[in-house]
Amino acid sequence: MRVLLPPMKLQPIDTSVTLKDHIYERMRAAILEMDLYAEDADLRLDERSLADQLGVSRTPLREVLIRLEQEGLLEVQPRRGIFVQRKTLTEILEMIVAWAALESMAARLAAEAASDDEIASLRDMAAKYSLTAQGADIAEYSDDNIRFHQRILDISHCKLLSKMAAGLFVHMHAVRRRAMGEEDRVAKSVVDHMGIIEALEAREGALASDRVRDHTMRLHDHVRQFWRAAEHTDISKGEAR
Amino acid sequence: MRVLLPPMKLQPIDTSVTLKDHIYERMRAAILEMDLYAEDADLRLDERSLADQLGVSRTPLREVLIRLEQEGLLEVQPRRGIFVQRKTLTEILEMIVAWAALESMAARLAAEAASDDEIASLRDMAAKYSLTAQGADIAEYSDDNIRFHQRILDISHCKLLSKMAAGLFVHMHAVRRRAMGEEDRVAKSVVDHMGIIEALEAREGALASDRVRDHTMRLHDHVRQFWRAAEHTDISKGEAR
DNA sequence: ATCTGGCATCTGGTATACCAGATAGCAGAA
DNA sequence: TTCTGCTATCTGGTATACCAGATGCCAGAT
Repeated sequence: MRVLLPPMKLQPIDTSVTLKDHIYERMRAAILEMDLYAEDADLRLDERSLADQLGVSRTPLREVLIRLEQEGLLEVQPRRGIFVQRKTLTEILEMIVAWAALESMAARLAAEAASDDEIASLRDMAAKYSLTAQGADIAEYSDDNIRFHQRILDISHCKLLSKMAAGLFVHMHAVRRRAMGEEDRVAKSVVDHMGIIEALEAREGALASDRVRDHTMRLHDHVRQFWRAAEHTDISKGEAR
Repeated sequence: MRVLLPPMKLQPIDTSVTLKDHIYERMRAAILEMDLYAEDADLRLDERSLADQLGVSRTPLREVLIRLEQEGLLEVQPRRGIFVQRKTLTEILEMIVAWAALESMAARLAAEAASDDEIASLRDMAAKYSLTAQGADIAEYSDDNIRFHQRILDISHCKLLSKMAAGLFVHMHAVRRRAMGEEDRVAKSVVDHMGIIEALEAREGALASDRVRDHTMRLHDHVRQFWRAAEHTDISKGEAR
């Protein structure tokens, strides 16, 4: 060994990103863009057409579709078609419950594991709305809101919790866009957030956990009422399967 | 319409089960059979060889492998190989945390939603060990133990919680088989279970939730110590990625 | 004996071809 | 006109061929 430390430093090239990964990103983004839950939404996808549009062959595309099916975004009906999956009200409510479970545990961990800076970052995020609660744009608030909650998951330093919640996020996003309506939820939400932050700052894990759970379960109850009121006892394609 | 109710009744044929599904079952079972975490375990898989053994082509097999990768059982390294994935201690601990999050929420729901019979079924499961705690076979107890916990998830009537936990189960199973050693954990576990059952019977959601979480987090702490003691600060292939 | 560079070969990634079930439209019979 | 059954065709499922990166062996140079 002549040279232990070569003068030139090179970062290894990430060779693990493959065509599939790009396709995945595109597809996921495209699906997020779609206005699911619109009455006239075209939920059917065509493998060959998609492959053409993306400029790839069906094989890698299919593997992506499989993956998206795993994540519950698509439904593949053999020899029938591939469909973007709408969720039933029950499924949506269950997702919110699962989210509550994950995030409340994250809050408990965060109260112990998060740094002061990390907790402070939550306060920064919330500060934006503390004064202008009522005037805030709902769509924008919705985005920031979910970022706030993801941040809690992140500062728990439990990667798995974040990852599992991320799988639910896609649906939550689509649902919120359609369901978030009651003005007064924004104000309540802001108050809840402050309560959560204070519990974390006080390093009260159990309290933070409870508050996060209660907060998310309020969304749960809200959605249950809202969707039911909107004549969507079952928002999916019905008894299709 | 001549006949509204034909005299012959036929159940629709389930045409949705495809080759992939069979392959999936086989592969998953085969991986579960493998003694992961054995020093000399051969973790490498070969697509072509597997396809031969199963008598199918690579394409459907690959889609299954993708799915198993999604579930965290495999790791596909492009142009290198496919490996059964060992988990690092950190990852295992995170899985236990996630499990605790899901199951404690399930217990909370179960306290409200489960029928008396369902809660009684838990007591039946636990009764088997209430008397013979020390004498019980560890492997057998381990299996029954995890069934008990899955049952709690089931009677929450939240399918998603069960499903998400099921994804973690595979690893929990493999880890338990190797880690479950301390005799006295069995006795403690039995006591914990009874406490959980009592809380559910009393319909005390918050209490049941706390007890479930504490119980699982005790496993968490136990595993953390046990694996560390067993010279497995990192049980995976190291800094491989 | 050691190091370097090329090549054979192994492995997963991608493309393409073909198969069979699902559908819908149409032709012919009643 | 209506019903039946055939068929063209569309769609996903499966098989196969080929591509390129990753590896390891080995010959030739030092």
